Amino acid sequence: MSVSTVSKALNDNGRMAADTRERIKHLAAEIGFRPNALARGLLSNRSFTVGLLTNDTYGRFTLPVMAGVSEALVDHGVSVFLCAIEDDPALGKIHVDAMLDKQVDGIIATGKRVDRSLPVDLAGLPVPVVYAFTKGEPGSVTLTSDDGHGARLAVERLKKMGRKRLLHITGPLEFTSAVERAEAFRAVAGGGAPVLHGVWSEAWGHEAIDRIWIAGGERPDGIFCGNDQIARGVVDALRERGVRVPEDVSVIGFDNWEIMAAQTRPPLTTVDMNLKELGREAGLMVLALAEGRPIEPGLRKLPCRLVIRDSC
Amino acid sequence: MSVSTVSKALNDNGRMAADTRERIKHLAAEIGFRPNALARGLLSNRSFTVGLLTNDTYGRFTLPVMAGVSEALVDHGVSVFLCAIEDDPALGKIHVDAMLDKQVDGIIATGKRVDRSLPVDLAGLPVPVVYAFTKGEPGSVTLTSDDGHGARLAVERLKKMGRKRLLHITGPLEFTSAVERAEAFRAVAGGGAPVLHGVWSEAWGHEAIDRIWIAGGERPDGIFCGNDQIARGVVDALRERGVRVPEDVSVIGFDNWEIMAAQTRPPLTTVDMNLKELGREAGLMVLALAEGRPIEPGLRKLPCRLVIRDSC
DNA sequence: GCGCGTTGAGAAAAGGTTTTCTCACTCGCA
DNA sequence: TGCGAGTGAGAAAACCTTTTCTCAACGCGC
Repeated sequence: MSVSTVSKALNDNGRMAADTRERIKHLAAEIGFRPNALARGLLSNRSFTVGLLTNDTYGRFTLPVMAGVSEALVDHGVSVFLCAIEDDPALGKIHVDAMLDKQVDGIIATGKRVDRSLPVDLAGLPVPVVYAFTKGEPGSVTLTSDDGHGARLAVERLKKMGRKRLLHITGPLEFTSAVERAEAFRAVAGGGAPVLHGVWSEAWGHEAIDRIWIAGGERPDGIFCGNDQIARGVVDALRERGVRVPEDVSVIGFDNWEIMAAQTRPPLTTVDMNLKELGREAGLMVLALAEGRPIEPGLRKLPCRLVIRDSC
Repeated sequence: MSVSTVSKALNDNGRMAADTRERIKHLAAEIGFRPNALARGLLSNRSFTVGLLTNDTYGRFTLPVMAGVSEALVDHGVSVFLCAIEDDPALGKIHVDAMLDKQVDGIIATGKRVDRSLPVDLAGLPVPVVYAFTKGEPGSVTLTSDDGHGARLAVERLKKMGRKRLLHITGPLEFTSAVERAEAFRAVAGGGAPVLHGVWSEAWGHEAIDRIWIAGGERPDGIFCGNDQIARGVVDALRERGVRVPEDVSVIGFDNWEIMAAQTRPPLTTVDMNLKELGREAGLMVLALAEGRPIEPGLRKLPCRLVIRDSC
């Protein structure tokens, strides 16, 4: 029984008697034969491996993205190298070099904010690169969540609940996502609707509410928050002031960060960016590129989804 | 210039004229030559790759462990496959098979609780396995945090702050970590010190405080919580009742889950399980095993660390 | 001057798989 | 019976490195 015959049998390749093929397959299964992926990759120039590069070590963004990538690729026999590079260019280079040495079929770059690049240059690499939830090179394949869409979903929901005096409390102006969400908020809520920019923290949500209630002007009855942490601060501050959520004021957050949104009292209605889906798409795209199938370059924005809980 | 000469030059192997070696190295650097790790692995039977298996997709435990593993191994040129298998045995088998096909040098299993195994059998694999923060087979190499030690650190701190009436609010009795922490709590605080078991949530922390304050018996002045979520619920409930933290009551949490502990008002003093360090150790151990260096099997418990913030 | 020892470089094999090519055998048809 | 077509199986090359072995040349000492 020659090596080549076995190989052909197992891969349904070449001409051979059906029973020989069956016999070989049966025997192979019996002794638990597993082809060596290294040898296979050496020949085919495919390692069935992709690298996932992130600077969001502890973040809640990368994790769902990773899960999606892994889920999409496992069906194609592709495994994922995870490389957390913090914000260290040297570490980034080391990891990219290691991935190239290991002949990854492609690289997916992801991060913690969509308007910053990773601290490592991925242009001109000999393998395809897809950017997911991080800033890509011009002319690259990039996937992002559609922040404007998410914000519109939220504001439309507030209006549908009959809320008239809408307010947006969000993060710093340096963040593109804050700006895009705020623009969509104004577009739907009306140009005069107030927007408060601060930091992405619970404390800021608290402070914003304190400020408004102390100022004593017109008080909002519908608040759209830039993320779930701010929303939590808002909800807590309202409760402490005796304002009922959602009876007196409806609140909607952003991120659907489960552990935060579900533990808030009441649980938060919030916008989910579908990051897992984003990861899945990114995985399929890098796979397509690796297999030589063309992917139109450019920025793709994936729609968001409103998760209804009790705060609105 | 033959292939073998180049190989020897680049690996500082074999006999050759020093200037030839230098010239080759220089040239190689110039054209950016990088040896193919697949071919190298085929020959050496080392892929410089390890698999990290986890069922804690979204968890805060796996992430620091991963970071530690990756950090320890990158120095040795080893990359990490991350495989999130949820609790699906079929998915687990697929990922393990994929890792074996890719000739990983070893596997690290990790998870979300130390007293449950992954839904996949890793015994009898042809590669070394290290268990980190998950239950290992008998006779395996297993690393865990020392819950008892962490609890002692916390209680000793409470006592040092002059607290006399200590209380422990923690998770369900089915969790070994809850039991071990409770035992250590009783050992240091005194056998009669009360322990309340509930679930691992903010709501439970809240409820426990409500219950005690309503009951109207002796009230605690030092509370050690089983995790940071419970601690947060406790701190919030105390504040809502007008009890000052840390002036009237000191509170200590467990996990040092940054985003939760730091955002609590006041920020939580809490026990850190040093999971990153645990991951680093696991990485070095699996590497040692892969290289044939022996590692004494058995359960190793790594010490915890108290992170002082404002709540105590 | 010759031989031996040393030094430097290249040839060859090995690692496991896939693919193409070749060859032998069989069967059918003339 | 002989020839051609078709079928099945194996041989060989290729992928890229590393390592061991071989061989040639040179220098030094006797």
